[in-house]
Amino acid sequence: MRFNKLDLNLLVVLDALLATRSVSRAAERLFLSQPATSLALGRLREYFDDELLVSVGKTLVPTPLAEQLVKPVRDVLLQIQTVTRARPTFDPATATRRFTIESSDYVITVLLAEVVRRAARLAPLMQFDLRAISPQTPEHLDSGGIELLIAPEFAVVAGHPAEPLFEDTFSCLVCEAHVDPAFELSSDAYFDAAHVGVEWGGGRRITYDAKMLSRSRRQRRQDVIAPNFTLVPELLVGTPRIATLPTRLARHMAARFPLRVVPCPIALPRFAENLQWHKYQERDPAISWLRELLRATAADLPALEEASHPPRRRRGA
DNA sequence: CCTACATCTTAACTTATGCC
DNA sequence: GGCATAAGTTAAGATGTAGG
Repeated sequence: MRFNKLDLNLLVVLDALLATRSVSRAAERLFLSQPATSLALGRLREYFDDELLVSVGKTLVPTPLAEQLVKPVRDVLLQIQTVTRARPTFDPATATRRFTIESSDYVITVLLAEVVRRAARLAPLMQFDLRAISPQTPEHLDSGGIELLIAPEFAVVAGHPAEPLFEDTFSCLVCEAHVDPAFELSSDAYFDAAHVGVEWGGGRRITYDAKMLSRSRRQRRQDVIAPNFTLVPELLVGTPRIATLPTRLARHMAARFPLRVVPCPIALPRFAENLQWHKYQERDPAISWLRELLRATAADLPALEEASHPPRRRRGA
């Protein structure tokens, strides 16, 4: 089949070649033999009248034209996928799709665990691949490698639709054994204490709350950095350390470990976790259904206000 | 400088498909 | 049915790198 004299199958090969920068690995990905892929590259070279990939030592390096083609080719294939995969009717009860969602483990804990529980009832054959946000997350979304991304404002990927999913505030979490029942955290005590930080976004050495705290001039001493939120309780229990965490997560942990949630003595902004999807998958009924499930689950999250600011002991009230 | 290894290219042959 | 063409496979050759 030809489209303007181009065999469209060659675009699939080109996409794999540009992604892998290797004939052998592209062949593997395409379930073709390596020679067949090499021949396809030959035909692509003839069509574009360009070497596309040139051998530099052991690797293949894309020419400037090939560099220019990477994104448009990927986009075109994604659009084709959307058109061909879309079904006018989407039936969750029989749908067998697998969705890949990237988010922090905080979002998995407070939201996605419940989303997956609900999905198991509504769409028993649906599968979920939950992954951690990483420095490659923008490429993952761009290339269609993931269906959804849930991220705070500063990690939202430009060029794709996004909407706020739920809000949260920051609270502090301390070991119950190290505080008396009337304990209130003062600002001075906060800055004097040792803190547990959470490295956020895979190797970026940025702690989540530090992003929010950056406007404060005072420095905290983070004597432990955890690789994810889930490990924070292990690093708090039995120590005088403090962790500054999203309130919903802090409450979740306080319900499972001997930990207490206390109001944060410094003003940290309220923040939102945002839902993102690929611009070409806007109309994919399965993804629309999943987005709706996420919205509904987020809407059912317990209200923040009442418990986040525990009733102040007002005299005479 | 040679060898081992990985990877790309080429040649020869096979298989599938479309057309008369 | 028979041919032409396209596209795949296997096998062998060519090329480049790393390491002794």
